[in-house]
Amino acid sequence: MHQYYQQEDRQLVAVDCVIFGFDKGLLKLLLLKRNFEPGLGKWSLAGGFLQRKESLVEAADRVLCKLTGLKDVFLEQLYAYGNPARDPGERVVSVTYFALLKVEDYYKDLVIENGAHWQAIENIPELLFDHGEMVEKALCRLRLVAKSQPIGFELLPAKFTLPQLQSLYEAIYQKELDKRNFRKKILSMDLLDKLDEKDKSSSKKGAFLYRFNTEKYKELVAKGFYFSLDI
Amino acid sequence: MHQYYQQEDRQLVAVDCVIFGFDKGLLKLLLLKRNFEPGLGKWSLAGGFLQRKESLVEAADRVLCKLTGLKDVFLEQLYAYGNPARDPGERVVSVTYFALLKVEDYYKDLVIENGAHWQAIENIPELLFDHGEMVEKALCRLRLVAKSQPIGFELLPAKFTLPQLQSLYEAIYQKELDKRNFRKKILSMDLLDKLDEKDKSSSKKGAFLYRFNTEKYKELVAKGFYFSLDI
DNA sequence: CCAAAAGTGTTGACCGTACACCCATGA
DNA sequence: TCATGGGTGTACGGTCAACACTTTTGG
Repeated sequence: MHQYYQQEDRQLVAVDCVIFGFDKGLLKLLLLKRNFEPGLGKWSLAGGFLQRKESLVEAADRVLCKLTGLKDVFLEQLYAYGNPARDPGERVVSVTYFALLKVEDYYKDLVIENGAHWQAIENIPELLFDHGEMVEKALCRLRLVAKSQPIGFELLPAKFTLPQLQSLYEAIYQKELDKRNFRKKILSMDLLDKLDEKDKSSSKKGAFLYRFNTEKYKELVAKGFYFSLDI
Repeated sequence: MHQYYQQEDRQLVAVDCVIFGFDKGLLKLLLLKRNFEPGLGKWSLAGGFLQRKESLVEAADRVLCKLTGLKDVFLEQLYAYGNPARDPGERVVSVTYFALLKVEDYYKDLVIENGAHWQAIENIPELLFDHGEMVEKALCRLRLVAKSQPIGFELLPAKFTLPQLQSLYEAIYQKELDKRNFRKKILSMDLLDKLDEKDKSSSKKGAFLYRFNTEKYKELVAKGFYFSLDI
């Protein structure tokens, strides 16, 4: 390969992942204790350096997989941070991705093994470098995306109840929603299949379980359908 | 400064600018003929490499200024492209920015001096590398942003008529809009000051000139006001 | 039998859209 | 005087938000 651009500066490029999970009615963020300098001991996002032969999203996948063992998560690029002083160790350009995970039980162990921790978003500690800013932007994006895509289903188990789904949206928007209006909107999308089972873990009466119909969703998206879950 | 990250790969980082202008009722894109390999002779966006001591947006400002002589333009980060094969010369991560310019006359000369060219967006030629993809994404963003911000004013002279403003929005959305509804929406924002002058360059009757009230706009934004120009 | 959560409809307000005619003036 | 583009108002339909009571059942 020719060296066309020989005289130009080369930089470290990193990816940092803002990973949201939903557990027991709380929206949570995955944080790690940094175990090297600079910034040793601080809470930080899951990050790593871009390698020569991988794309940005591949790097994000690799970092995420290393940390949680998971592949095939909803992963979206957020923003590139390039302030020359943002990392005091060396100039690093960082591209952030955000991901939504179901916080399932086997997961928690995996995450704890890796020294990671799920922190409720109402109560995020001070973070490494500009990671706090990254989280702010990710929350804005999450709210925006949740409006135009039925995104909630990435954060819930395959079968879920409408009250569970509602409390997820309430966690994302940090406000209470009207039960009747919420159901009307969600069901009018016609993307949920009602099952014959009930979940009785949170009430005596029990709530019907639903399943997201991925085929219908793909079909509609292919037709250019645009969702607007104005909540 | 310590070398904390010594063993990591370093990469070329570029910025590419998607620059829109509005001229004679047409939305246009600024393109350059590439004058070096790889890709010599192809139409491309205005781009350059990130230097060690500047931030990403400073690099975009520098590139834009070098090309057009202008500072203080509306400049927003779009997306980072990191496919390892996107530039056949060497692996380059590119961060795109988009900018909106008033295409004023002294500009055209400047742009032509630099070998650049304003091309109507309905008729963009094949572009270098993944620049076509970048332009697609920028158009989507432009439409999105135009909905939530009175962005049009960046693309028009300080004094403009409502028919001019409307034809700009028609160019952005590529569809005709109803005159009465458009006026109603725009004027209901209460951000335009009607002047006593008329512009008679495009009709005998003449159209009243308006000026965008930046102070009112800043005030409203500071109060957290959210515009939704659903057009 | 009662506490606690699930489930269910209607109304009014607002907003977006569709639509047609008069006005001012330079040529 | 007429052709051209500028300017104006109303009525309909759909969507969002507010709101209260009944149902089920385990304890």
